Parts: sequence; structure tokens; C-alpha cells
Amino acid sequence: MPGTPSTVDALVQLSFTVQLTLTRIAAENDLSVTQLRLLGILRDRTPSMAAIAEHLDLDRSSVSGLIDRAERRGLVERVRSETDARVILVRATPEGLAVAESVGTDVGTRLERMLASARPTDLAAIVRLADALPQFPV
Amino acid sequence: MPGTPSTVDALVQLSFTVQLTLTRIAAENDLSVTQLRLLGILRDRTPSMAAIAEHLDLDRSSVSGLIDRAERRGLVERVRSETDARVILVRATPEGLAVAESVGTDVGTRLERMLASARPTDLAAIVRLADALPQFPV
DNA sequence: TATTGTTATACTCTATAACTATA
DNA sequence: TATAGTTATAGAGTATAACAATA
Repeated sequence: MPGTPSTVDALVQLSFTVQLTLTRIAAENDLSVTQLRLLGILRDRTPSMAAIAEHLDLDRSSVSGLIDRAERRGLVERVRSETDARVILVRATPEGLAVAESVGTDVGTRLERMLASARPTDLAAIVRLADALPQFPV
Repeated sequence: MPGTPSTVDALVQLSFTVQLTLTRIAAENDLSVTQLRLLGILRDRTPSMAAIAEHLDLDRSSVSGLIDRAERRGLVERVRSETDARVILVRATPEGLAVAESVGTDVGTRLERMLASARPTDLAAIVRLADALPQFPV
């Protein structure tokens, strides 16, 4: 009984539990989940506005506002591309990086604690599933 | 290697994939994810405003607005409780129920399709995990 | 012409604080 | 006093449409 209702229900429930954890950690740091995701991206990249939009599956106009607010808070900065004058690159500030590190550690700690009682073989299944599934749904 | 980074990463990624699916299905039906969840709750219940707030982990004032908008669109209706004059119960209209059914089927279909290539034993693990984990995180 | 990013606008979602009505 | 719900307000997030600058 592979793709049964109970499987789908479990997946949705699991997803909301994770999202609620992320929402709370974000709120504790005065951030939204979207800002959290943004900082996660900027930990190891300096992407263009367009690349961020694609990554977050948002319209470019939404990203403009997102970066405006993050910039106003000193978390990121806009940098002109030197090879294409149309392009704006977004880079985390030192403070932004510090917040990203701290929040990332927090997420790890909280979710690991949540998983503490689970069977190791079930956790291995999660990793296999995430690898097998398309990151962007059809 | 139970609660390792890779496990946490997989869980977060899985969660965002599911959320993206839900967001898209909601958008196709001109709904938000929150309205989707609301309709899901009202499929088999007629809860009070306070009960909805608890279920969705929202402030009561947020639920007031949520129900305002759903009511304006003819999806739900407010009903006075007959046992406590302070309480307002929320009931899905026939149209709201129809939308809830349709969307519910859609979610099932899309997620099952997404899971089609997964191993049955991994899906069983998902169900066990969802059962074992606290629905409301610590 | 096509692409990148912004702005104007409008809406949903959310919380805090102050309020009314009922228990 | 305590609880249920609403309103006013403020801000974040999001999309669509129209725009300017650059390729």
C-alpha cells in the first residue's frame, strides 16, 4: 500500500511540524521564515536577485521588497555586478552571517531533539526520500 | 548516526517540497495555504473561533480576519452557539465543502504522484515518524 | 528585442493593544 | 474576574502591471 492516504497525511503533518519549528525559531530571532531561507542561501553564495527569486520560487518584485527589508536591518547588502551592469548581487553582511550561523545551529538542535526518539532506520528512510524526490514538485 | 545534519537537512528539504506543492494547489484554487488548512479542518468539524486559533497556532485576531475573508467568499459561515452566547462556531458552506473535497483530492493525487518512485518501506517509515513525533514541536 | 531590477498598487496574513459582551 | 470575539493599527509577504536601464 504505497501511496495511500495515510502516507500522504503523515507527510503533510510532518511538513507542518517542521514548518512550525522554523516559524518559531524565526520569530525568536525577529525574522520571518522567508528571511530565514534567504540567510540560509547567503551562507555560501552571493547570488543575483533573479537567482534568489528562482531559489525561493518568488516573483522578482517580491524579492526586491525582501532584500529592501533585510538591507534596512543590516543583514545583507546589494553589490553591483562588474560583468553585467543590469545585475545586482546580494551578499550577507558580517552581522547577517552571524545570524545565519546562529539560526542554523538552532534549527539543527531543535530538529535533532525532535528526532531523538525516532528509530535510526526511519531517519535513514527520510534521507533516501529527500534524495529521491524532486525538490521542485510537479 | 541518528540526528545528524544530513537527516535534519533532508527533513527540512522534504518539508519545503510539500509546502511548495500545497502553495501551488492553493494558488490554483485562488486560496492561501492558511485557507486550505482552514477548509481541511472544517471538513469534519464545526469548531469555535478559539478552537481554530489553537489548531492553526494563530492569534484570535488573526482568525477573525481569516474567517472574514472566507465568509466574504462564501466558503464558511458564522453560527452562534446555543449554549454559550460568547461563542461563535464556524461551519463550511456547501460550496466550501465542495472546494475542500476537490482540493483534498488534488493534494492526495499530487503527493502520491510525487511519492510514486519511493520505496514502500521508506513510506512506512514516514508514517511511523509522523506518529511518533510531537505534532506541536518543543 | 530580451533581460534585470524597481516601483506602484492591492491583497492576504499576522500580531499587539484596546475594546465589548457574556459567563 | 475571566473568557470569547472584534476592531484598529502596523508591518511582512506576495503578485500583477508598468517602467527604466542595460545587453
